[in-house]
Amino acid sequence: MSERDAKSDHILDAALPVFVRHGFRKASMADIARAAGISRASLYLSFNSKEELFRAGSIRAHARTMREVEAALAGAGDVFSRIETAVAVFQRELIAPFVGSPDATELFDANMALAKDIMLAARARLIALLAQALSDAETAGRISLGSLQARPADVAGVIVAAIDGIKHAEGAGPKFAEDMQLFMRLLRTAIS
Amino acid sequence: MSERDAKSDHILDAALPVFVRHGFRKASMADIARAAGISRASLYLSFNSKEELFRAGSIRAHARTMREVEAALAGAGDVFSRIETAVAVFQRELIAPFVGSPDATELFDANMALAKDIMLAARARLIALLAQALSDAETAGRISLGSLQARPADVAGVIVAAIDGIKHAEGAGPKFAEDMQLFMRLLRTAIS
DNA sequence: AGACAGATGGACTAATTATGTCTAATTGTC
DNA sequence: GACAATTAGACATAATTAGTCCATCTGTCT
Repeated sequence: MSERDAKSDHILDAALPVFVRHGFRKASMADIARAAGISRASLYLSFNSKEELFRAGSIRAHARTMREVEAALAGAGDVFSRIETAVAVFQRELIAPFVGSPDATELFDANMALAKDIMLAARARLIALLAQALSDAETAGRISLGSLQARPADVAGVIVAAIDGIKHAEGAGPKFAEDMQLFMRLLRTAIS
Repeated sequence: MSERDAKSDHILDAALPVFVRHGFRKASMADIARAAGISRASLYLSFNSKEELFRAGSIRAHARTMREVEAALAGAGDVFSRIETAVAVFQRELIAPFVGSPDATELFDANMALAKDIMLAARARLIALLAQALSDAETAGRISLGSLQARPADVAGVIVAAIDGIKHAEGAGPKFAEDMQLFMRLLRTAIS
């Protein structure tokens, strides 16, 4: 990793909690510089604008989360528990921060405006990873999608859609995990 | 309670978390109005300025906390555990919110500038309440301050000073409770 | 119905704050 | 000393905010 990237990463690591805490608008460049322990002028040496910094932060957050998702899917347990863990990671890192307070909502809007492509790419990637996990499990004979008349990608799409739906219904409350577990039991029962 | 007071209380209950979360400066009147579910114009029907609203909020927070402190001191257990609970309440409600983030520090500064008298009065009240509890316990023969050559008010003053000292040393971390408990054991051993 | 009081959205000004740029000075490194 | 990175600070401009005002609306009381 170059010196420049290390510096940028350090800034983004400091900036992300500030954005999550205050939203995009209320997180000033001065706040972020203070959190990173550098001057405001230095911030502009690494990023040309607040929007560019935010976008880089979104990219970093998504990349880090997707690495964790991959690790979860490569971990131990049957395909259902691995998917459950992966989905929980995705929700905790990339959905929960945008639910609850007015600032969180504002942050979500900012992300839609400035980094929609990043979010959509990560979502597509998640579907692809889940589909691959399901496909592998089917090849290994551990699950059967025949009775559903669905391809792995279709099932993966439904899982991700369910995350959105449950989030929309339950917000960030504790019922999210509950509902998600119910959904996973449903899935397990259907295709085991 | 008058209609006017009920409205004001409702606003303050909504405003306090906003101040705690964002500090004084970053908590806008629009944020507070939104949190209270009223219009910004209505906010100015109850409070003439942001500073007046903040001061009223500080008064309310201190009053509520002192009621809890009194309840703790009137509760069950020996004088040490009651004092320990009372001190914990005071710390959780009136000290912890001002420690940690930069916003919390800014909030503390605002409170010093706009409601220093409220804070000092509450602190004096806490000392008086602790002194009364110690005095009652001594009258009942449960503790003895003779070996310390100190009056109840002196001991109460040291306890409150210890809160400040430990807070200053440990911030808002989990070590605060630990250190406070150690201090209480020390007190218990000395005057039981 | 009509009078009345409180609430609201919107417009408005003045003051404050934020963004982004620039420069001169400072620091640490080769 | 040369060099690159960092910094504080000043700066212009854009965006927010506090506080005020008003026309309008809503619910209540008579």
